[in-house]
Amino acid sequence: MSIAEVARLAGVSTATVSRALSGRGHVSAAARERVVAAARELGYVVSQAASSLASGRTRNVGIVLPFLSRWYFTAVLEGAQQRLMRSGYDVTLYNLAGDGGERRTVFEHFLQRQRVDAVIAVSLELTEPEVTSLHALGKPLVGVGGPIPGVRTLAIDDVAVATLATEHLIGLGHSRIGLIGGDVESDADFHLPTKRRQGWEAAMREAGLPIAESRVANADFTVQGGYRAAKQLLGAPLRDRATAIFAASDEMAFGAMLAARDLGLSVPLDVSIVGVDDHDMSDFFGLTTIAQFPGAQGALAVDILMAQLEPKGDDTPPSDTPLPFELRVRSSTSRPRD
Amino acid sequence: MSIAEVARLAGVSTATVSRALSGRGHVSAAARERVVAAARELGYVVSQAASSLASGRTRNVGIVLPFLSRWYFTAVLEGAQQRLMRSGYDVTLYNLAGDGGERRTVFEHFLQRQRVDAVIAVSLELTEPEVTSLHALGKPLVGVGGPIPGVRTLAIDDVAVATLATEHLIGLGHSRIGLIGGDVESDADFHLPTKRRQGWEAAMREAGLPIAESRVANADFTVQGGYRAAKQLLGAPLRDRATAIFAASDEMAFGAMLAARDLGLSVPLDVSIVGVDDHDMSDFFGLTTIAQFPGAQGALAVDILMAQLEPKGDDTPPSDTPLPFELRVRSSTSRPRD
DNA sequence: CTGAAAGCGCTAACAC
DNA sequence: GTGTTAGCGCTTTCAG
Repeated sequence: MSIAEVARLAGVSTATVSRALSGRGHVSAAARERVVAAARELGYVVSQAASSLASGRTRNVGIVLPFLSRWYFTAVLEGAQQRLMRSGYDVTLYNLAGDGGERRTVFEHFLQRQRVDAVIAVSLELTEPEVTSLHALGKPLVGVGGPIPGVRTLAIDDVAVATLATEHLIGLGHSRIGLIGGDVESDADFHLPTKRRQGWEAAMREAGLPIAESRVANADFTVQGGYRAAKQLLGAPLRDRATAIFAASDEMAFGAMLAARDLGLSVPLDVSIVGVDDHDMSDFFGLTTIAQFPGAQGALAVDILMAQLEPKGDDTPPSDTPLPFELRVRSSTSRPRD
Repeated sequence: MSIAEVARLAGVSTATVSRALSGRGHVSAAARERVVAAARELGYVVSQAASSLASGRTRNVGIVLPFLSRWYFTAVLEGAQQRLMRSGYDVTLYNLAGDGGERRTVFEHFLQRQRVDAVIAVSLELTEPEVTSLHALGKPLVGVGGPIPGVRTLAIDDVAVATLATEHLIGLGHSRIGLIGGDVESDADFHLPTKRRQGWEAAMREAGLPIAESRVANADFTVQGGYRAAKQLLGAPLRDRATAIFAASDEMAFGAMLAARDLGLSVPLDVSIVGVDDHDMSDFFGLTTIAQFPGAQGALAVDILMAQLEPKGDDTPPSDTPLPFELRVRSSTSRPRD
């Protein structure tokens, strides 16, 4: 069942069928109807390959991400995927997780195959050659959650987020505020550890509070990592121990809450804890956090691409407003005990 | 840079280039070398669209799954994706999460576009029309983790898994063993709630232990759900209260552990808990569980497809052995207190 | 083992 | 608004 059969059944030319089905070019309402009816009757669906070869458009976008095991990534992916599907686009997943060979292959081969109209890069700190090869594609490219040189990127203001979280704690009366940040390895990929630390420092400085290296412990954005880091922090002598902790992600904050409990400390009475993300489970844990909206970020990335891929006259281009984030106060934070 | 330019530079015909680069058909070593060199020099990469149109092969497989928010799904996806990438295949992700319109669209449109050579369906209980439409594709199809009528499916023996978990508890001396199973909604999609319940019942019956409806609470496979269900179970009067709980997934088991703690009960002294999966975080929580290996399951699904897509003479077809699972005893189970 | 050439199924000028 | 037609860039007979 090729386009020719549909054309025959509908009594029009293949060109008209193509136009009617793709929505490009003008077709009379009558013709369109006959074509659509014929197509349905025959169960006709365009061959992507033929269409792509002829038009240069694939109706497929690539999403590249470092791995799938963090909530943030899958949330972005899910948001982007749903939006793309609604526009009739497929998504090809390029997961960089693995030994590293994957990463080279993706950039050198997979993305070059002209199988995508655009790419979304999630939380990737790309190397120089990687950026080059992406640009060489000549395809629209947008980053989410991580800065890519020379590329439009959607990301919350990580410094401001961290500042807000810290100020929340300061506002409650805390002055010994610890930080569970990201370790160097994570920094290579996301860059946000540094920024979130800066935000914490800024808030502390602003409030005239000391920035003690002993109140900083870094981890890898996992629950386990957060647990270990928190134990470290909370093991300090009482006079010196943090009464509050800002964790750079909710997953690490969960770990910190568990660590506190295991030490017999009450959250929030003995130690207040704030995270970042508003993870699926944060409400369950009663975790105070700074919500960002990864699903919406993914969807927005798609909107931006779509505006370039399928320009519509009256479509206002997605505005360039900073991405929203929002303090959500729950039961993991309170005034310090004293 | 089309194949013609490579041919010119290498001093051969386009046919030879095609053969040399795709590995199909015979080419002299010398010619192959010149072609490869020329291709690299020009930075040539085949156009997928043209190749697909001409050959009917897309080097792309579709992975359909119900959503991304459960660990099991992303683990299968990650395993499958890595294996596919190694074979030079792309993966197109069809995520059914959403209001349900998604689901119809995926089966009626996306999968019909001839963009995939095969599909992997993860934990999907497909409807009759869905199965039909999948078969109509005429493409290899394998299921992972969920039964699809008339389709090769990779899944552990869920009954046996549940029996093993329950027997572990019985072996430790427990007799009042509760079950956190899956609710009806989950059953529609995964079907495994029923089986895991059957396994629990079988072990209980075998040991001559009573199967009390009051010891069963169902949930939705989330941590929150497990928490709620466990509170229900553990709220029973002491003489009647379960001394052990089998949860049908690790995520629910985590919830149960947290619930026990919140009730002031010690795990494992007051209540032992076993899960299923060996989730990323199970080791961290000290959760005794039945490990399955979703990454390996995804990879195996790919092997099966590959055997059909690219038959190699001496390649032994992936054997049809039952999938492995394995009891991992950690610190969430022990003899009952008495 | 290699080359010539006929498509694969669609889209996009270009005429009408 | 609609039809004609020339490709899109590759693979694959079929000869040689």
